[in-house]
Amino acid sequence: MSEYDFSLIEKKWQEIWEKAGVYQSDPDPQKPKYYVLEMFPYPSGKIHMGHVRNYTLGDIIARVKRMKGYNVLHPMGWDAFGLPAENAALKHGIHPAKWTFANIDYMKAQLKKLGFSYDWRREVTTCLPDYYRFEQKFFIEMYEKGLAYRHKTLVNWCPKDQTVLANEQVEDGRCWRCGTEVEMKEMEGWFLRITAYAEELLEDLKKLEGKWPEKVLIMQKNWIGKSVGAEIKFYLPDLGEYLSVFTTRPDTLFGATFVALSPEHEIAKRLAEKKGLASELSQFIQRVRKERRAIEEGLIEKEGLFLDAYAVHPLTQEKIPLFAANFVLLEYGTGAIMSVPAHDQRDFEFAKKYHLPIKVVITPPEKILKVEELESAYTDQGILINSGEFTGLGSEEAKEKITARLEEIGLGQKKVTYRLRDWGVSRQRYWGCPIPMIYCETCGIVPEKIDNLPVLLPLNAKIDQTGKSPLPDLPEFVFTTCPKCGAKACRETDTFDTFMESSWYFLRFASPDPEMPFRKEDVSYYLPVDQYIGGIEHAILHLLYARFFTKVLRDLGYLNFDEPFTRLLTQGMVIKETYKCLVHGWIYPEEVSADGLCVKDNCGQRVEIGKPEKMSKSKCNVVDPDAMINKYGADTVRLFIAFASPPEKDLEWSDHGIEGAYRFLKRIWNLVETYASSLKEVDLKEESLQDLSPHLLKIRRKLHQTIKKVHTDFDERFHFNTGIAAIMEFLNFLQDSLRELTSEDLKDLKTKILLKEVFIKLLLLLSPVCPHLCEELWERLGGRGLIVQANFPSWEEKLLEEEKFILIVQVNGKVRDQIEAPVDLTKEQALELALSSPKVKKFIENRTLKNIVYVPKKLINLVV
RNA sequence: GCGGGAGUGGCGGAAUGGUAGACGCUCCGGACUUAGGAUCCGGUGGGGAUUACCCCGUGAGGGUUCAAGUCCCUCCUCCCGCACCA
Repeated sequence: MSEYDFSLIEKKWQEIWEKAGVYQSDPDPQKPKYYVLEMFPYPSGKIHMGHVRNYTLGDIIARVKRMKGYNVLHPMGWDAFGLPAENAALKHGIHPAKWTFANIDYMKAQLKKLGFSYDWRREVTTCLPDYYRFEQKFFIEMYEKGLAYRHKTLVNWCPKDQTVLANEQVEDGRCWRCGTEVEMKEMEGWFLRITAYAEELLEDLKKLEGKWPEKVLIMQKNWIGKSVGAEIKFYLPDLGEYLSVFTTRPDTLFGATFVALSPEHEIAKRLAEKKGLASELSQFIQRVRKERRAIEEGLIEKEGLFLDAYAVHPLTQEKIPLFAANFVLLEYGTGAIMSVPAHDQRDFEFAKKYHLPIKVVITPPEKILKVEELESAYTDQGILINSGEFTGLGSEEAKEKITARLEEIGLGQKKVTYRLRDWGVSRQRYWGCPIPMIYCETCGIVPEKIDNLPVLLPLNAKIDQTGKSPLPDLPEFVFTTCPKCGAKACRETDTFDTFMESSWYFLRFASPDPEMPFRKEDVSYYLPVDQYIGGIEHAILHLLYARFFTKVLRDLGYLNFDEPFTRLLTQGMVIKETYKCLVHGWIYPEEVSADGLCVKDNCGQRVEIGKPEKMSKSKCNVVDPDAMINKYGADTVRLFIAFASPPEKDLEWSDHGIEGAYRFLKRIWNLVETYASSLKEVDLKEESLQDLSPHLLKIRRKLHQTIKKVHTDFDERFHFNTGIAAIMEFLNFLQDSLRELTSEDLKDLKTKILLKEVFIKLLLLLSPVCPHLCEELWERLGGRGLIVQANFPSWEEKLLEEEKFILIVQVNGKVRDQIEAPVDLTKEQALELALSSPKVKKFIENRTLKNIVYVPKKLINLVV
C-alpha cells in the first residue's frame, strides 16, 4: 500500500486533464448549459486566500453541474488595466505591461496548481488590444446614441493618484485605492448616461429577488435612490426669473419660510454678482468645498450666506429670504430647496441659528403641534394645518392636491429624482484603455473611425517620477488626423475607468472571436451567467455597471436579455486572528512565544490576541496559498476552505483546521488503498446488490442517504460545509462497519461488489471538492474513464427508507425515553410502547393523560 | 439616524416548529511504539449523583404551541452597508 503523495498525484492528473481538454466547453444546443463565473482577479502579483476561496467555491459548483450533465462554461481571465501597474513601474522601473504580464504568468500557474476546472482557451486579458478595441467600439456607439457625453463638472480628484474618481470610488472621503483624501476639482471628462437607465436598473432588481442576496439588492436600490416628489418654482423678483426646487414633501409647502441654494448654484452666483456679494460668495464656496467632508460628518454647523434677496412663495405670494447654504448639494435634485424648518431637521437647525420663522403646517392627529414646544422638527406625515384651502387634508392626499394646484398655475409638477449620478469614465492615467475620441479644430469632437480601431495604447511610454500620465507628452500618440475632415487633430489622452473592462468581460468569455466582440449565437447560448460568485465589496460598483452595460448593449442590438447574472453568491472574507505587542504593534504568529510573549527583538512584552480580521500584510495575519499547497496539497486546501464555513459567511483560517482536513484525506486514501487491489477487477453490477445481509444493507442504506444529502447540499443549497460533513460522517460509519467484517466476509463476492459501489460513489461525492485524490483512487479502484467526466451518483429512493426508527418518547415535551420501533407503528402501538417504558412510567404515574401527540416515524408526546 | 445580518460548548460551525450541539478543531485518557507533534480507539456543554439517574442550558425578558435555537412582542450586544439626497 502506498502513501498519499499529493504532489505527485496532483501534478500527474493536472497534466492528464489538460491534455485531454476535459474542461473545454463549446456551444451544444443538445445539452443544457450552465455558466458559472467567479469575479476575475486583478493581476496584482500572486493570489491570496480570498481568491482561493472564491475560485474553490466556483470550481465545486462547476464540477457538480458538469457531473449533473450540464455543458458547463467555467472561464478565467485578468482584469489587467489599473493603477498598481503604474505604481510598480514607478517603484521598480519596470514597464506596467511587463509587470502585468509577469504577474499573470505567475498567478495562472498558481491557479493551475489548485486544479480549477477552467477552459483556458477562453482566457480574457483586458489590457490586450484584442479585448479593448471592442470596448472602444461600444463607447463610440454609445456616443452616437447620446449615451456618452463630455461635460465639465466638479469631480472627485485624488491628488496622489493624479486622477478623477467616480462617486462610487470615494470611500469615507478618501480614494478607494490609495486612501488619500479626495479633493473637489472642476474638470472636463467623459460620462456615460447611466441615469437614463436608473428606472430600469431599479425596476429589474425585482427580477433578481430571491436569487441575489437581499443585502446587495438593497444596497443597489439605495444607491439608485429614487425619490418621488415635486419640482416647485419660486419667483425671484431680483432676477425676473424662477428658481426650481425639488421636494418629496409638497404637503409642507405652506411651512416654507426660506429658500436655500447650493453655493455653487448658478443663480446664487448671479444674485451675488448683482447684490455685490460676489467675493463673499466665492469665499464661502472655497470654504464649503474644503470642508465638505467635515460638513457631512456633522462636525461643522449648518451655515448660510444671506443673498439679500427674496423668493415669492407660489401659493401664498409671501416673500421669503434666499440663502446660499453649505448643506445643500448642487448635484442632487435642482441644487436648491424650499426650507420647512418645522418639518425638516436640517432646516430646523438652520432656522434656529439664523432666527428665521418656523411655521407648523403638519400635525399628528392626537395633539396639535405648537411652534413654542418644538425641540426638533416633526418629520412624520400627519394632518395639514395653516395651509389655506388644504388645511385638514392628510399628508398623502395633500401631496397630490398641492402638486395638482401648482401644475394648474404652471409653478410646479410631479417629479422623480434619483441619487444615481452619471458615470464619469475619464481617468488621467496611462495604463488603461485609450478613449477613442479626437478633437478637431473645425469639426470639434469626432469619434475615431470604427475601422481604425483599436486606438492602441503606446507601449513605448515611460512613467516618470511625477506619476503623471505620459500620454499627453507623446506626440506620435497625440497628433493624428480628423476622421471627418482630414485636418490635423489631437487625440483624447485620458483612458477609461477600469470598471469599463469588467462591465462586459463575461460576454467575451462566451465567445472570444477575433473579428467581433462576441458572436451573437454563442452569447445567446451561454448567457446570462447562471451563477456569479464574488466578494460583497462589488455589491454596488461593478455589479451596477455590468447591469447597465448589459442593458445598453441590448439596446444597441448586441444582446437579447436584460440582466447579466441570474444568481449571485457573495462569499465572505477569509479572516485570521491577529497578535499585537505593545511595543511592536501587529506581529507574526512566529513572533509569539509559547507562553504568549513577544519574541521580536527579545522584547518579552505580553501579546494580545486580537479578534480575527481580514488577512492583510499590515496585520501580519496573511496565510500564503502557495505555502499551504506545498505543505498539504491543493485538495486539502480546497477541502478545508469548503468545509470551514458556509460560503456567504466569513471563514476563519485555522492552522489546526487544515490539519484536520488533511487527516481526513489521508484516512480516505488509506481506506480505499487497503481494498483497491482486491476490488479493482470486481465488476460492479448493481443488480447483484439485492438480498444483502442486514449488516451490508445498513452500509448501503447509509451510502444512499449520504448521496442524497450531498446532492442537496452541493447542488441545491451550496452548503458545502454540511455536505462534506455528511461525507465525513459516512466515512466514520463505514470504518466502524468494516471493522465488523471478518476476512471470510471480505472474500464474498457480494461483499466485494458492495464495497466497490461504496468506494466508487464515495469518491464521486468527494470529487468536486478534491478532484486529484479522487481521480487517483478512482483509477486504482478500476473506475471507468475519468472521474472528472463521470456522472453524479444516483440514489435509490426506496433504499432511504428504514425499517425501524427510534421513537422519541416525550412527556410534556421533554424527552424521557428512546425506543426502537418499526416504521409503520400506529399511534396506538406507539402509546402502548411508551407506557411500557419504566422511564416514562415514572413521569406519568399519579397523573392523568390529557393529550397524545404522535408524529409518525419521529416521536410521541404525552401531555399529563 | 436609516437599512441589512448575526448572537448556540473552549473554538469553527449543525439542526423543513419535533432527540440542541451533526461534522471538524482543541483538550483529556488509552493502544501501538525506542520515540512521537504519526496512526488508531474512547471521552469531551454546565451542575449534581458517579453503572445506564436527574436538573439546567441556544444574548435577556415575555408570549404562541402538545412541543420553540427556530414563530410573535420588548430589550441588549456585535458586525456590515448608507448617511445633510431635501
